[in-house]
Amino acid sequence: MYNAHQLLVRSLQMHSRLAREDVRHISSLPHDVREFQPGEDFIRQGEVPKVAALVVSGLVGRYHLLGNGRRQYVSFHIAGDLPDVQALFLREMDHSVCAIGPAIVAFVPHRMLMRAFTRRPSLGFAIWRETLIDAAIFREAITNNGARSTVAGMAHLFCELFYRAREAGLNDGMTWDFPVSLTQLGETLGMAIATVYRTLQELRATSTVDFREGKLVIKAWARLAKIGEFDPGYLHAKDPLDSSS
Amino acid sequence: MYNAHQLLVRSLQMHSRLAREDVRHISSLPHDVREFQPGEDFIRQGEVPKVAALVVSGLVGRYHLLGNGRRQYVSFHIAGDLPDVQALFLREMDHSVCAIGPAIVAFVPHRMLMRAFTRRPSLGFAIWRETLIDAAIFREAITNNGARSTVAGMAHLFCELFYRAREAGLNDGMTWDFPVSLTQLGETLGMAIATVYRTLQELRATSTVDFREGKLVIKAWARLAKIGEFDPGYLHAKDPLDSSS
DNA sequence: CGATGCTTTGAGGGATATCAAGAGGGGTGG
DNA sequence: CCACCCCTCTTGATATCCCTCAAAGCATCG
Repeated sequence: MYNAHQLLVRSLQMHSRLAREDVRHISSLPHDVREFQPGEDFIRQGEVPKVAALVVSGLVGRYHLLGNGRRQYVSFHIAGDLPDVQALFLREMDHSVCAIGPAIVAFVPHRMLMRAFTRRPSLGFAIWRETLIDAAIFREAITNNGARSTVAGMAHLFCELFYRAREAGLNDGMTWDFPVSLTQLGETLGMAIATVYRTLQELRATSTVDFREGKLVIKAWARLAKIGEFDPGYLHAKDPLDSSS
Repeated sequence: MYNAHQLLVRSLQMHSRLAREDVRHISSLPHDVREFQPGEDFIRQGEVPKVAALVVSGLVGRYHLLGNGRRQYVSFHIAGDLPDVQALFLREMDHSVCAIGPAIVAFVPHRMLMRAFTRRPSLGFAIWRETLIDAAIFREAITNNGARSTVAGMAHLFCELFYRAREAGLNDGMTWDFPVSLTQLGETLGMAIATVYRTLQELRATSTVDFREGKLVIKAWARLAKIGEFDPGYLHAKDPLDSSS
């Protein structure tokens, strides 16, 4: 699973049909691979990247930094994701990207991607679609932070991430490595840490899910999905997890 | 300003360079124009559109509908915006789109857009960029609902919309038509209506902005931007409003 | 002119932020 | 190898913000 090209192909095939020619172009993309420690930034708000990141393994997060030093995570990304492709077209980063757990990331020059898109429009469309799914994930996060209760919001986040990890084949049965701290969870869901903890307790009490020591364990998927009002449609993937299990 | 083609060209030129050939392709796009009353949906969650909407005039909003009937607006769109282009690549809508005030909307068949993209990749890139700016707007809304105070969140929303309207040349000096109800503002910012009203009063007290009867009046842009921590970088436009005014 | 929907305002209670402090674990340096 | 430190998790107490409920004022519209 450590071949960046294969990873990207598999990830795009989650939602898009790739022609053999597309795959060939992906396979010819040059890239550097680097490793990052938890908490380490690899792109900062305000920078103008010349390369696009592909998560090869581990977990990374995108976040806004506010005036008062407060942090708001806007999304998390797993192997196969492209957490900053938008910089291909937007130049200046409006947010930072950091490793959450230890992470391996491949960097592909923008020039090469653009060239591939021009030659293979269908490849560009696949990555465009990827960015559109990201946008759908953002929309869902708006709703999470605006309209859902703390319990539902947390349940929804757990569902989404578990589902995406499952899709990417990164789960160990019903458990998944999710190395965030409670503080980071709070910075994602807009809760104070004490509230995160109490909400977590409340969720544990439902026996649908457990999260501790960086491990997410799903115990009753269907009920958890119900609590979080999670409907995976917005992820636009082939369903890896039947809602009735 | 009622020519849909010109409108789209101008809107894309806000952030992208279009070749004469791109403009020609836009000008040849067939489209239907329809008018909608406030509150009227024109695309619903779950549908699979075959046409893409272009706002010609008025205001439209995208929103999630929750299980309990609650509504969460995720974004607003003005003349020149494409509030559902993502459906080109995502098939099923994960949200609905409705008119907020009276709105005129042009509909362009997906097929025609796709054909234009294949012939003119640069035109596709321009619209891709548009969707990426949308995503940046979503990210900002996550932060608004998660990390900012009620006052800052409302100020930020006002700044963003006023700024975008200004960009599009839709303002009358320092006032802009923004025909939302307080209820809808609440469904955008994740506040109860009483809180919306009190937050509004608080903002009025700063003499930086007023909003009543569907009109947004900016009285002190720089101070308002400061209250809302508004930095327009994420909109990726040529600056239509100097922050020192 | 009654009905409807939006705005305005008050009162009260509940949820969550804030503050505080202890427990546990892992790493570091003496 | 032990002691200390730091970081995260855990928990309690308190304060405050905001939601909910309620109702009146006002405009629009049939």
